[in-house]
Amino acid sequence: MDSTEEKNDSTKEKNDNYKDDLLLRVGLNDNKAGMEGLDKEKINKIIMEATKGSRFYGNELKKEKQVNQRIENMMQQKAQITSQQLRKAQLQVDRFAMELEHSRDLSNTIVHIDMDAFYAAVEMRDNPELKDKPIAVGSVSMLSTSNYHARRFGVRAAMPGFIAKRLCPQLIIVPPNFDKYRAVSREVKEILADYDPNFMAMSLDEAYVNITKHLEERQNWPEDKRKYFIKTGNSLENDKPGKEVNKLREQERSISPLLFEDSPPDLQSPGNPFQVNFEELNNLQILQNSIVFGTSAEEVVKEMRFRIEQKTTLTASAGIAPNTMLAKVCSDKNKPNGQYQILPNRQAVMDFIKDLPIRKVSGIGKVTEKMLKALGIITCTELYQQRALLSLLFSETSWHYFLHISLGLGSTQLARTFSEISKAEEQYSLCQELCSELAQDLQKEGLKGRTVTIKLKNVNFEVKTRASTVSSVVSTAEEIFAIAKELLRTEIDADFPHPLRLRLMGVRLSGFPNEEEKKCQQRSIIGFLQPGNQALSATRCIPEKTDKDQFLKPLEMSHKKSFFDKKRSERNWSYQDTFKCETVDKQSLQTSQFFHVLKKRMSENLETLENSDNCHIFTCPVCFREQRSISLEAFNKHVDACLDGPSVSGNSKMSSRSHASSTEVNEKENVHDSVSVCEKQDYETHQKNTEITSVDSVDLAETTGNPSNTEGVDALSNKHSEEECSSLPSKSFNMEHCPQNCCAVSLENEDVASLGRKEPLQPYLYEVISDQVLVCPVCNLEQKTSDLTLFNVHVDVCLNKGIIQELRKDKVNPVNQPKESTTSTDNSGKIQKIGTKANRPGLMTKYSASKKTKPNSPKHTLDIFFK
DNA sequence: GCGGATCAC
DNA sequence: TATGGTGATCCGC
Repeated sequence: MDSTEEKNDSTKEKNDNYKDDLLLRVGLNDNKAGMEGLDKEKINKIIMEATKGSRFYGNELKKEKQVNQRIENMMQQKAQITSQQLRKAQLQVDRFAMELEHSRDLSNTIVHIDMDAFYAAVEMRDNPELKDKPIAVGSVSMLSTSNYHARRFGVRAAMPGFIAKRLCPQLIIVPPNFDKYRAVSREVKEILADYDPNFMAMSLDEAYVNITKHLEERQNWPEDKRKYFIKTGNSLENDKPGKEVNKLREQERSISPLLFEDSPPDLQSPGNPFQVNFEELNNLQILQNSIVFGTSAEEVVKEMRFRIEQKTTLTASAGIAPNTMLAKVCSDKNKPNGQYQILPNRQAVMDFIKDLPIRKVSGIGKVTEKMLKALGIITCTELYQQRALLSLLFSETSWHYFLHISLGLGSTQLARTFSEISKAEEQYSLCQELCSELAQDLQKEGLKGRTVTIKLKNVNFEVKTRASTVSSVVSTAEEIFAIAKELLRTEIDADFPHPLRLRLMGVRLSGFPNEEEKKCQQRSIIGFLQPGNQALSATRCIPEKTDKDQFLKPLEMSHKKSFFDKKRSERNWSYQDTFKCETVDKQSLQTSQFFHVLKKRMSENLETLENSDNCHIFTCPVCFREQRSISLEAFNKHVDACLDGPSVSGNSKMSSRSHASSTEVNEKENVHDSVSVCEKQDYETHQKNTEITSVDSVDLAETTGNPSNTEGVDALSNKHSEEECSSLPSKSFNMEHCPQNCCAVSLENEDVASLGRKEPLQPYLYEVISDQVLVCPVCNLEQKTSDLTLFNVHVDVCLNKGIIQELRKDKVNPVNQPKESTTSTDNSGKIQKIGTKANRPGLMTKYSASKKTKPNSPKHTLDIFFK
């Protein structure tokens, strides 16, 4: 609702001290206080007087201190970052940025519709006495929204009513009437559904509409289909409380066709292209009673807004853009009662983004704004310029998110909704369908789990999740459904005799047992040897192409790893899961107990393996030789020997080769293959939203082989091939066909020198990367050559020399501040990824699967959601 | 796993 | 006098 607009307004200014923060928080706006209201100083004063000394104030101060502490930590970490680290990060981030750029999708037309001051507008509409008076909807303790009149006095959403009253004694506070708002909202949604049956309602007054398809069809529509009759003038005034407002009165008025003609888009904004207030229209000399809208996106949205106003007598603002993130920002641009479009070309997007304050972006809140401001970042341009630094200071989720924003990227698809399902039979049936889909995906990923969760969202958008854990793993549709059915039945019974009125259902499986993990852990444990599985990591984000704006699994990477290794792994193993190693490493590497932990970890794994009936063949994670039918003790000894032996130091070579293998394999396709489940959205009957962001048992990402033992790798690879991947072309790596996703180890004799040999990064966006200085991440020496191939060779050679020592020495995690006498990481300098998927439409789609990052707990869930 | 922090409405 | 309620995610513990 309009609280968003108010909040955005309220934070246009950046203030460091609490007082200003508070004033901003409660919604003061420097330029809204006009002659009729109060000036800014007065408003501030009143708010402070009402606030100071209160418990609330004390708590605000406390919270502010915490944030300041976080910022301080962050600045300390920043101070420790070396220029070399920054350069490395730059390369890494830029490569990722390039990939994002390649995946940019401008083919969708997303509209964000936002009703103006919704609750207040409804109240005013239904009670003309309130018109021209300052009103707010809410209570003495909290206001939901206020009308524009009241805003001139500094009265805003999320402000306590008693303070608002002090600001504006004549303020009328209307208690909310949600039933009424819901009814109006439904009317609006009915209109939106005409343009996109799968539109995504974010709340009663906000929705995203993907009009891409509608636009296509519309091109061939005759005028008749784009013609609307105009309701009589003065309807706003004529509508009395309780009066039916939706009757279309056929009075003979018309609109100047010029106002609505298709116009060159670049003629639109930044002014309001649609400043047509229908009240004003009524004053025009209108000769006809109908209006024909054009076929452009702009016209479609004008039509939508026209229809909304005709039907509800309420105005809406809208943003039109190639993705949700941008559309949302756009809808704020010409509010109230306006619209704004970003044309679907890169330049237009970049121009728009250029000076955009990051705070305008959904998902960047007060705290993030403040933290970034401490780094000198206020606009999106600055966000982009500091990308390397951000990647070192923030979690991968966060900096990926930032990068998306600074590139003007966001979701291009909306989560799907289905129309209400109230019949129990249909609900069971849908549930069963979901279970089948889930089972297929599980099979594809080779997963079984013990916890089945259903998620239900009713027509009022209330969400419930109910879970049940069983003693043994399940994976088939029947098994899952048996459990899910009971959960659903409980919910249906609970509401009896009323039906469950659902608009979303989801089924999730989690609690993947250790066998799955261990299998892979066994093979991947050597990944610990890889420089830098710990600490900082980079999430692999599947760029939005079809529906996948969701982050896929984090791919652990380290700033300590060779840039090229990182790149290789990033590119090749985007879909692999190495975090299992990672969490442990955070501790282990920091205490330099590398091998100790490695061994410990292995024995833990092996203990589990011991309990597993089907695991009698051990593959040494160091030499990669299979150890058949030996006792655990013997195997441990073997591993110890391997670890203590000289072979370890060479593992990186294999690493290079391993990474090499699929670098040249069309990685995008691989990624898409692996997430193909995410694309199953087109269902005739129920639109579904299937998302999988995690793949369990995928640990080989950083697996390295013993360089002196290539056949070890080959052996494993072959074994793998035979067992699981026989159908795969030798050089292609298709996750979909490899349940364990460990086929990645099957390496071909790819030319190592061709690794990472992509073109040097192109100058990008606002910043030109001039003369790259290639610094070997291992020896830290600058390499004269600018030839990436030669440089790679150097790095590989370097790695072969003393990777372990380097690994320790070079291990720097700017983010993690060592805590005194503890091995845990201190992430106070990080920020978590902020906002929810639902709330950050710019980047995420809804209900992507979650993944935990604890080594010994279920790490993945596999979700299937229909929305 | 849970709770705190953050964000959005 | 007095500063919401809920849902969602990330992250550290």
